[in-house]
Amino acid sequence: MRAPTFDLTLLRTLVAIADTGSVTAAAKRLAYTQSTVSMQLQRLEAQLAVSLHERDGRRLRFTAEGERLLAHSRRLLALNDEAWSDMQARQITGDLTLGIPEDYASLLPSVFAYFHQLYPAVGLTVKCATSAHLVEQVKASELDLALVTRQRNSPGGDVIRREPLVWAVGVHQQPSLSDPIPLALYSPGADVFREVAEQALQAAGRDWRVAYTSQSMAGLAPIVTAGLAVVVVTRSMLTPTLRPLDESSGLPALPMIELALHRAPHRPSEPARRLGELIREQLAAPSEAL
Amino acid sequence: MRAPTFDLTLLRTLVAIADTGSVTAAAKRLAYTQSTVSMQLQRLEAQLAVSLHERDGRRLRFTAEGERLLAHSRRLLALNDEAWSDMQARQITGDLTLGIPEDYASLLPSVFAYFHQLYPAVGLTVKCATSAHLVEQVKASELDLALVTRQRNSPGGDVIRREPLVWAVGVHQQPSLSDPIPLALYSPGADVFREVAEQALQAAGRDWRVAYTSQSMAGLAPIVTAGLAVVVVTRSMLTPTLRPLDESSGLPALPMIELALHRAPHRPSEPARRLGELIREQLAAPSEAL
DNA sequence: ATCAAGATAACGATCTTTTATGATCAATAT
DNA sequence: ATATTGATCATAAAAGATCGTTATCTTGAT
Repeated sequence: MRAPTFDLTLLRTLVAIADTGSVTAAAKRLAYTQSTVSMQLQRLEAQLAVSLHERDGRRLRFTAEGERLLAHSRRLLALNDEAWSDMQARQITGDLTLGIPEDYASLLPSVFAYFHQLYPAVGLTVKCATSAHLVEQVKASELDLALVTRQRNSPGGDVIRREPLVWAVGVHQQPSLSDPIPLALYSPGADVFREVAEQALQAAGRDWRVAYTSQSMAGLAPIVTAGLAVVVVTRSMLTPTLRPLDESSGLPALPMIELALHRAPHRPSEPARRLGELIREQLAAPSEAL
Repeated sequence: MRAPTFDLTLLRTLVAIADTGSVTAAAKRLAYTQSTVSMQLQRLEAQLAVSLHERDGRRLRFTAEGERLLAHSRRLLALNDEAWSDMQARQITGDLTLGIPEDYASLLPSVFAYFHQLYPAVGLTVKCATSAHLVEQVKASELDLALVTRQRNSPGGDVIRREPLVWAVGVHQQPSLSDPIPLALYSPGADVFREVAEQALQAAGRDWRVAYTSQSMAGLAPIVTAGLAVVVVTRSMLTPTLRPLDESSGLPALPMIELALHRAPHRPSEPARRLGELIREQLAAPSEAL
């Protein structure tokens, strides 16, 4: 009992007919002639020796068999499209450099893994620097893409996600929050965090002092963990060793920051385009990090 | 970015090439010409703009892309075949009568459910009678199929499954197993069970008496549950209220019985063929009933 | 050198799409 | 109600593309 094979083209028009509700509309959508679609439907019915549709008046209705075939068709076409785009993706080759501030690195490993699975032939390089630095490098085409916290003075780029900033301290610490507030600052977003924090404190009439500074979060970690100062991070950067402080701490609320994706000025290479798409998709939903 | 559709025919030959390891062998298997298969492979490569195979010497090897497409192909074809046979199955209509001994009914509900899912347009009637009776009815074409315990005196039919017979008593009872053994008998297999039991006892030099008889297990259940007698059932017929007795009970071992499927003498209708197949498939594996 | 397998070319048949036309049905006007 | 209009769908005929076959050529292994 050898099973004949479906013509996926015909199944695609079947789905189009179902989606649009009419033969002519389906024809338009598929860039076929009306008569072609009409005959394709007939062909399908002839091959299966089943009537898939019937019309009462002008309305087209699918029979039970039609509905069933429709379901099969959707599954088959989904698998087909997936297979096809996988085969295409594997053909995409090239090299690609992405810039990110060091502390966003923790956000992206799963994206990188997925990207490599989809496009195994693409060589991906990641460079870390401050946001301001990265923006300049992208403009100079030294990077294909850069994912940065949006700079006030360097607009452009697509906003991928907005994220709340939070005050945080070591998880077991109860820092003294009397003025002046001891701040631990680092410069991931080229001091965007710092700017924002100082503005918020000033607006609230609070006093502060910069207790510690470092180029990276890693350098600051011991100080913060020890409870010697509070730090400003995005919510998705919170680690198990960091405890966020809510408004009951008395510290002023902080604004949202924007993650922006910058692209090199020239037309993006195919790999760059794909990674950009992927980052947008994957990062669009606000992460529910602890 | 609209994804083109695969030609499942080409994928089928790709699989055939992979299975057979050569173009000519695949051609033979698919009833194509060698050149056709050769060109189909080329067509596939042209459509994807990928080379799927390479040969070193005479040996044909798939590239990484080829292997990948092969995997996709198998999935797609499996789905295709499933969809196709489902569409065909739904077209099968008719009526169909199956005979079974009453006590096998418990074995088949899942088969009936599955059958109805596969062939919703088939009307299935089930008739219960003793095995001997059923065999005659099938021969007289009053039934399409009969699933019976094989009769010594009426051979024929396909053996679907062998199953052990066991002695059983009420689950909480400790019956007196001194001679004469009190037997509770019913006649599901037209007394095959009785015959077998008495032969086994006689061969073991034991004495017995027929304490209770009934036409059905249901009639016997209270007596057995009460511990007034032992009964002989197949292992798959054991219910939670029945406790099997092993050899430590002192009762002689019982032979296997055979479940046989009889078909009406005329050429079976399509529904009958299908149900027969399904019963064979589903009942082939010995059930691990409690 | 010979044999078997794969590739290629040319031809033919089949299948598919299109253009053109006719039929059917709903809606609006008379 | 009846007729007219507009639109959708079905069908016929013809052009066109595709696919499979036969026949031939190339290539690699024994």
